Amino acid sequence: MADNLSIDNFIYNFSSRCSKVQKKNFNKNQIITTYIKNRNQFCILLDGKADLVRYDLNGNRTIVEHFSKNALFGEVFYKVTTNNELLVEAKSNCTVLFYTYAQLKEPCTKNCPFHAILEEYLPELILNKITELNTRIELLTQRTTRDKLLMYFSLISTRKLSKTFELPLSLTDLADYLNVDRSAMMRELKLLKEDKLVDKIGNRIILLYE
Amino acid sequence: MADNLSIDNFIYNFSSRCSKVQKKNFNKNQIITTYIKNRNQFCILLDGKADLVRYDLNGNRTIVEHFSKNALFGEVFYKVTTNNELLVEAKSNCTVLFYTYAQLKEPCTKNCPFHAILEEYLPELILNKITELNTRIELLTQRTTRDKLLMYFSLISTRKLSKTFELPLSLTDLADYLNVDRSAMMRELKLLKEDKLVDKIGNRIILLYE
DNA sequence: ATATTTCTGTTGCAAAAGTCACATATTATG
DNA sequence: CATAATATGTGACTTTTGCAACAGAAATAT
Repeated sequence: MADNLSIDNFIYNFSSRCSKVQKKNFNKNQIITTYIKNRNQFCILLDGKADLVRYDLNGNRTIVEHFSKNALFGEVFYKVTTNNELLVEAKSNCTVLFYTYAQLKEPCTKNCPFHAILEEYLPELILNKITELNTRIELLTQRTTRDKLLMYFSLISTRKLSKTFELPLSLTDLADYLNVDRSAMMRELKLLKEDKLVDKIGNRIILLYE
Repeated sequence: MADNLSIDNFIYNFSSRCSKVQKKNFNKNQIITTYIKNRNQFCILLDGKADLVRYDLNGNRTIVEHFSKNALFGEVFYKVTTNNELLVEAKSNCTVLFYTYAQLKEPCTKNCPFHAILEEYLPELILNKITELNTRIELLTQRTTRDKLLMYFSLISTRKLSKTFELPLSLTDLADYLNVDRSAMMRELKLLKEDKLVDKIGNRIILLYE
């Protein structure tokens, strides 16, 4: 999604040429950051996959957002209330750029090439983010588990240009992403198979309709 | 939400000074726009209240987003698929600015004061929008109808700085906004009353906890 | 290579949510 | 002001979803 060909690796390549920037690497499963009230972090995922995850008081886990290359995240985009714990977890090895919103807006040195690149590409990245959030909302506003699954499959299928694909998430994560109980989701998957709408071999999905 | 004091009426006042802009007025309940694939409309709600609404094949209505003063909307922010019909409906008399994304980025005339104002305030408006979308996702990812209601009430309560408030939506609209069945929501409201967590007199809500 | 942890798949049961149908209240409209 | 249209409120019933518990498969760590 966020890895857009026109932006390509510009951001990655130029990021080292800004003095103010903090660049860090993370291993799979490490916590990249937790959202903190009144801080105003602005992060760019230069490489890898990561999830914004919320744990509620009942122990339910929700995958709030999924980030891939060039995704933007941080408290700048989020109204943090104290009730919920929000973590960004690396799903693969990740490289992340840390800014504050202030640092981003102020020109850092007179001719920072990275700030120039950012100024050019940021609007595109931000529009991508908004589009993804709207897609996420559309997914979450599907009324039934079945509809959520079918819409999710359709999104992946469109992205992969194929009616057959490996799920990019584990089934456990998928349930947390669709905001449904895992075993209820498994049951619905079985019903989808029985109704010959979807075939499923392990984590490989085959869409049978149309 | 989007009506931010620092931005105030600048956008409204300066909008008449751009030659490229299209400004239109709408009456309550009129349709402001429908989202169309491959068009790339970019709109600013200068005044009034409006909803982005989706109707699905089963006749379910979902209020996808709620817009108030200075909110941004249009296909620029949305991946439109043909499956769903997306309408922006005026909930009160509205004034709306219509742009395309191209018009917005190209400087219109040499010294258009409106483009200057936009360039200054757009980042703030866009961050507002993202924050609102994230709040919306947090609301939709509440697991139960009760949790959705309590979170929604808490949001309004914080915004109004009061534990007592009139709902800014009809109960019918609230159900469509929370993505739950209206009668099921009414039942849950009654249970919240019985549990003495919330009191409710018509569309006036009184939070009883804390 | 073996142990340990995590993930997948499945079930019976309980709880929550949706459906339908209708009465009443409230708000628009001619 | 009368009437129509829309919104609120409620109850009986059905369906969907969540919960808890467990077994086997797969992945990870030792």
